[in-house]
Amino acid sequence: MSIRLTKMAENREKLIAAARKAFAQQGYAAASMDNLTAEAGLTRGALYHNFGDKRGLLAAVVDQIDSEMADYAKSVGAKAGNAWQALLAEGAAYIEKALDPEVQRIVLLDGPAVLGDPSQWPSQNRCLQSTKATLEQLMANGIVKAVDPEAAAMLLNGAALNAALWLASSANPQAMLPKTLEAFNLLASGFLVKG
Amino acid sequence: MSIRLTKMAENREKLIAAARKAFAQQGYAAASMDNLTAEAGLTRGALYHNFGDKRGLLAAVVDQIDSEMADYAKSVGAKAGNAWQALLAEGAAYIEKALDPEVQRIVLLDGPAVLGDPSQWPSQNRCLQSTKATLEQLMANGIVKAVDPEAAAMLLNGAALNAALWLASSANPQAMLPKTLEAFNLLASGFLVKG
DNA sequence: GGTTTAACATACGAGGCGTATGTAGAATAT
DNA sequence: ATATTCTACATACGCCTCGTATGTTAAACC
Repeated sequence: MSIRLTKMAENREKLIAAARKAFAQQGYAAASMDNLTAEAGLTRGALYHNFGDKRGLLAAVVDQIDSEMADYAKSVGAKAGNAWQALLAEGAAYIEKALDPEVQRIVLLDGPAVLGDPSQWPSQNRCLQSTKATLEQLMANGIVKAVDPEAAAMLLNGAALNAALWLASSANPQAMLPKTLEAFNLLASGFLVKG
Repeated sequence: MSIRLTKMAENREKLIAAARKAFAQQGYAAASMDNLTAEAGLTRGALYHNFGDKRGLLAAVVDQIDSEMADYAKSVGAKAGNAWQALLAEGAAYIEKALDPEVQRIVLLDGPAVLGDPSQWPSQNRCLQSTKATLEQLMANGIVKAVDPEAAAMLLNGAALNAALWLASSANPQAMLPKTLEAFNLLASGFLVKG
């Protein structure tokens, strides 16, 4: 790769890292682009050239975090004994990851407000497609009832992410986590052919 | 009531109405307080005196819309044949109401980003408490399995609101609505003792 | 080695929020 | 009834931030 492209890639990564920290700590609206670019050793010129505007930078940050979440959930699901257990494990993984304040602030709160509904994001779509694929397999095997797989996947993912948001703002998240996971698993079992 | 208090109440209502329109049309961040107060025939002075800051105004608007939703859901639930049907009907009512672009933008997108997790809002708490109460009754009657009622209520409400967000940004919301409601009802049935 | 190109920096303008101060009219007391 | 106080709201000011338009330096290419 040419020198210019590598340097540009490095600067992009610097900016995303600085933005990720700033957005997490102060929130999207309160984060100053002058400050976060300075922290990365650059100026707003680099930012606008690479990402177009503030929204574009947030989109890049969201995409990075969201991809990390998807990868983690997939790896957790792969360790499960069967497909149904994998589905539940992925849901639990989402809840667990979404307890991170950084994920909360950037992906669950500012992301939707600035970028619109998460189901439209490229990375979130991958999560949805993954869950959808697992559900379709479970339906084909007669384990899960026949429903619209996309709607079902959306409901499960939405419930998991919302649960994390609720948990995080509860008095004692760690104490509530087991009960929440239990309720989530029970809810998901509504899709099973035999309860 | 004194003349001053009545005029003040009228102005508060004017400002909330103007803000509701502005926030719905342009979003919270893009809405100018100079413009929306001028549209109400007032200035920013009235706004800061009544609501403290921009956040306070959003909180008032969110509270109004959220209360309307809670009232509607309750009235729909009251018409149902039994408690379980009431629970499902309330969920459907939430999904239906949340399809309104005004509700989407203000309550589901900007609200959480600016005011934090909805479960902490006074009005949203009432919704949650209502669902929770219904669930507790269903548990006492042996219709619903014993789980943490608060977590269960949160999961149901969260799934419903998220479903509306997803529906609204889908290609054909009206066509997807029945399938979504079907999936939602199936999901909720996971809480039933006998499937 | 000269020219072009593009990545980034610098400079500028517009607009918005929050606060500090000003004002008019209602409430209260004598 | 009148004077005073109080308060709901208006006006004025300053600071900050974003986006763009222009400048500059270094890599890429002929």
